[in-house]
Amino acid sequence: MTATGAPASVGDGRRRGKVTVATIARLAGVSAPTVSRVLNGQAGVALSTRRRVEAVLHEHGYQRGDATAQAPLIELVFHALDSLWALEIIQGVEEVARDQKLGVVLTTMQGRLTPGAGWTEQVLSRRPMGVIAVLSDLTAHQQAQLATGSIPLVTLDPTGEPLHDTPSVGAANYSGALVATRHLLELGHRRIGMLCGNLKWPFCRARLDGFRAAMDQAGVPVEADLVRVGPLYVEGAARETAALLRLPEPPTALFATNDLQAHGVYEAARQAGVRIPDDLSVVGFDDLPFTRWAGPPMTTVRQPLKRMGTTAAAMLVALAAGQAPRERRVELTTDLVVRESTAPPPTGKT
Amino acid sequence: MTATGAPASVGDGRRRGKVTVATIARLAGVSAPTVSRVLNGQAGVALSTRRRVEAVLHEHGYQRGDATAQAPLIELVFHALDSLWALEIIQGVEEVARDQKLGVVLTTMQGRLTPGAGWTEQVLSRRPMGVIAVLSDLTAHQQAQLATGSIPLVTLDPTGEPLHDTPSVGAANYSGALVATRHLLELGHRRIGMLCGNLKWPFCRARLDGFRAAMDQAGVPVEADLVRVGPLYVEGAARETAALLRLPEPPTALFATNDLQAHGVYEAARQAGVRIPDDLSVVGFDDLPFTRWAGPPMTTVRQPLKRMGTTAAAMLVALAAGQAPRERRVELTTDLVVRESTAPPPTGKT
DNA sequence: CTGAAAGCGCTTACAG
DNA sequence: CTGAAAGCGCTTACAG
Repeated sequence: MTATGAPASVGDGRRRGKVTVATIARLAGVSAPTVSRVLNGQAGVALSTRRRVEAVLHEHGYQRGDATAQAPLIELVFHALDSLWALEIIQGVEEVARDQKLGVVLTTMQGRLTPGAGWTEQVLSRRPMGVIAVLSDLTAHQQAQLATGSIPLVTLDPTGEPLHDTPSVGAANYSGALVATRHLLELGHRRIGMLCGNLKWPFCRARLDGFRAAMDQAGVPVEADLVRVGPLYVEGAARETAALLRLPEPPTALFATNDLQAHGVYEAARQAGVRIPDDLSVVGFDDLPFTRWAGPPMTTVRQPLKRMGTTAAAMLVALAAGQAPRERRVELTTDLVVRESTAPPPTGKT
Repeated sequence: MTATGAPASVGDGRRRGKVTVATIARLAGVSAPTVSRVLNGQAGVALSTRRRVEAVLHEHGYQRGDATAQAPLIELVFHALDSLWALEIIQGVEEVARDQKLGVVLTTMQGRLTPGAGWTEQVLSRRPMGVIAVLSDLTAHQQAQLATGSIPLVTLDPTGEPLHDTPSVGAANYSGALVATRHLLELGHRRIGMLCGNLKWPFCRARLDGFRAAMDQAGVPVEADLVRVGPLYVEGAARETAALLRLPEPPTALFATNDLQAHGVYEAARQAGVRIPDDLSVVGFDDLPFTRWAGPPMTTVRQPLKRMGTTAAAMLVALAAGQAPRERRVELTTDLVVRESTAPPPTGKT
């Protein structure tokens, strides 16, 4: 025991002398075999006893046996693994892991927003140093289970409420969208449309809000018809764009929530014989590598994805070392990268 | 002990009764503490003793203590993590891992061909079910260390010699290249160039050989000037293409070793004012998602990347269960996907 | 449902 | 460099 009188919190406990089954048994007023049963989820323990033991276990951050320290592992959970977007984040996490001699266990949730049933059990049995959840959130129960195992959690672009005190990392989505929209306004565009993602996701919502703010500041009304919500992929965005281009008064510029959607805009424009940027300006978001090689090279908002990965991993390492996070929410800056997909609107169309 | 008289091989041993430190000690004619010292790499064991103990350890596929079984983990090692190519393979591995309730530990080697120093130690201490090495190879020593730990290895697109008996998975590179080249020949092209990757890598070599075979069969000479070797990325390929287009007699078609290189061709063509496919036909290899959205959509050879991942993982699971692999080398078929980047050569240029 | 006792697998500390 | 002995942390099998 140290001299600090601070209340037990996730991440400490592990720092003190070795906590064994015997310790827990003594503190909970039961025998070692009973603690063992609780740990292994075996039947034959009264519910009240089980609860008491679990409480003590949690409070002291018990870690299994000879492997007193956790395994040198970071759990990295992705909503889906379907874009270069994910790859850059992984690279960032890998970089920190390499430095710290940690392994990275990668899990995909196949598009679900929350890890499946067996997941928490697997993670608990691996005893990782911590968990990073990308574009996903754990249920309250899952969070509690991690906390019981003293396993810290960091989210990256969380999808749920800015919930609890879970530390999170993201990019300056609002100001990125604001700058992108201003760029279009400065070129002279007025009929500007936006392709949105799921507005329940904070980062999608922030990008729409940034768009709206720029339009409002410029005194240009946002036309409801020109704002469409759809998945963050190429195909859906192409369909929405095709519909927008068939409007009696089509937009002269589109801002997409990510580069994949912006590619859908390219695709629809090509099929409709609409030239970019002559007839239609397009701005994406992310700055994935292929945007540079698109025809024409895409104007987009750069998100420091790799750095978001290193930042999340570094936060996790700090939490695991028992440090309180400096801030609960870190937002890295975004930059507008102007290439060749944006130009003044066609004359007579402003 | 079972009744089978088969010689011990990687992957068995683990199936029989529990092999403990005591067992090993008895068989090696030493005490348990000595075995323990060897296992933990501690000094103070005579070299000859150490060797003897290691031999017995290896022969019986010793697995640590209470965790008699290995950890439910697949180690997935990548040469680099810089393309959607990697992502699809990861997805395949993840799929099998999910089914088998295994975790996937991902490691990148930052472009090196062989994992760094600490890597084997980390892997050994994690006791994974097996290792998949993608576009990379382990040193002989690393392979021996894995074998000592009874950890099977599968390679995917191996970069070294078709070496040892290490089971490997790949695609039908040779016939894919053959079909792609034939497609260009059938369109009427004669001045066909090829962008190669590092020819020490079997898959790059096979693609060049397939190209050559198709040209030979058609009785069309391969012009040395039109075959260029470079990295498998966009930028270098763009430079090579720019040089090719400046030739007095530029090629009318180019076959690239992968889609990233083919994108480099697009880029160079765009900057030189050369139209695809009117002035120049292009064929890629891989069929990554973005090829569909390129301007124009790219003709390319589809590689079943995800299925390569599932195949490698399934082989590993079988090996870990003590089964001998059905075949040492599995090649999945490739298909030519004809889109809009190929057309007959410009008239007067055949 | 619970614990005292025995047991297991490994490691540590000591003696030679 | 090596082993007999003690010890550690956990689990199993039994008794109540």
